Amino acid sequence: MSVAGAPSSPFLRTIAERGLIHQCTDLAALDEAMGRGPQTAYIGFDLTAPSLHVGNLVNIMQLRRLQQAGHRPIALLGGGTTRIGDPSGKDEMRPVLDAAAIQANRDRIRGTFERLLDVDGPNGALILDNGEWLGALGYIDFLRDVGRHFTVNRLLALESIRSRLDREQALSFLEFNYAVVQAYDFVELFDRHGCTLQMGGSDQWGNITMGVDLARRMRGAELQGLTCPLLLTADGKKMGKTESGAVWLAADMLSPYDYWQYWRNCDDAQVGQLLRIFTERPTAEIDALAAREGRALNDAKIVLANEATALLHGEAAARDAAATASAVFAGGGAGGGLPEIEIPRADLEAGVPAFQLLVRAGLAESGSDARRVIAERGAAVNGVVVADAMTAVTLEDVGADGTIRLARGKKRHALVRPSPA
RNA sequence: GGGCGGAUACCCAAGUGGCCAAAGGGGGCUGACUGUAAAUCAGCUGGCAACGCCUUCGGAGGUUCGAAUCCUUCUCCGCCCA
Repeated sequence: MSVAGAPSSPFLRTIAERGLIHQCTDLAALDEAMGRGPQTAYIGFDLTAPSLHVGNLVNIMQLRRLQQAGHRPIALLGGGTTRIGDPSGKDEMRPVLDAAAIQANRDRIRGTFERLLDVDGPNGALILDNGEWLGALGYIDFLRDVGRHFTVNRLLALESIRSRLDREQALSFLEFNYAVVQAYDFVELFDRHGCTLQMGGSDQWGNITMGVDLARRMRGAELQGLTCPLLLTADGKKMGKTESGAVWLAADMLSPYDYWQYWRNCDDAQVGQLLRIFTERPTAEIDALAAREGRALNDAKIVLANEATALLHGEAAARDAAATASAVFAGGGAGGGLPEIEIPRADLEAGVPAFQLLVRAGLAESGSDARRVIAERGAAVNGVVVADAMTAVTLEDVGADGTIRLARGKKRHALVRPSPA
């Protein structure tokens, strides 16, 4: 840690401006190197799920900005490390995925990087899988060549490990090795691609410095580590969770409309920070947007939602989501972004009890859940509150657009369309 | 290998023979107030075409009119000793 003044290299200046510098091994040296010429830097990504989520998006944006500043980004997919499991920030051991599941996740997630990073050109992004080299390691050789450089004393001091032990939670030997293996990744990327910087969230600081130290011992190289602050919601929780789970980046796991809504509904206190991190608008404009007060701040949230959605899902999807949102919330309308389900025409002819329709439309988890919501007067058909769970919904409820609008609460809507047959 | 302590609903955590679909907290859902925010307040939060019925307190057996609670056994986990 050093440097009181602002960094001078374009990349560091940009991320400093956006509040994305937390810790650095040697900021002055890094700034100097990045000002001198193109560098190669990497961030590692877990493959524990079939999609990344907004928590990871901070890191992806970091790689984007790195690339925009003329450097080469490496997205390192943890095909090998996910088989071990990073104990950081976890209370207990997680079930370890098998190799096939990890590969399937990797193949899906690769696409996200291909969309958000430029893989061509002189500083085209590299998307690598550490399974490539980790899988080939021999245990004894690895212990002798790499393990010798680590003291258990040092490993025990790692936050991720110490917290587990302090809380008397189990820590398997497998997980205990995670930091060692990740440190080795850095050396491997240095050897293969001349990578000199590892970035990540602040929870990765311990793992990153282990890699820096290992490279110094094994190669005599001075590598750098740089972390960004862990993003928390206004009330101090980890960002990226909603009522329905994680905020996935994959469109088939979270629709662009819901993704748009996620940003639209952020805390007032966070609008500025989120705009700085997740959009590429100039900071002066962001400052102006974030300075708004009261309901005027909603416009800033819309900018955030539009930008973030366009970045991930494209301009068209963002426009569609925005149009749907204004139709749903302003008028009693609908829009293309809402989930739509088909119900056989014959069922509607006979009449479907309202509580069942809610379940079939995915707006309620069970019949009981649906009945509860109806009893609480929280369900509506075509904007009219459903008074009784057994109220039959029929073809007569189909509107001019050929659908029935169902709502659970104020924010969850779906369209029911009679199937042609 | 030995000793001890655990396993309860989404999570944490009470309950140690009937009043238990199971306290309390968190989370979540709905409503009021609002700005699709926050805070606050109120209700709800196993399932079922439902004033009743069914399934759940790690698994399998057993005791009992009756078991989350008692016994046996198995699995998994933690701590300590070797």
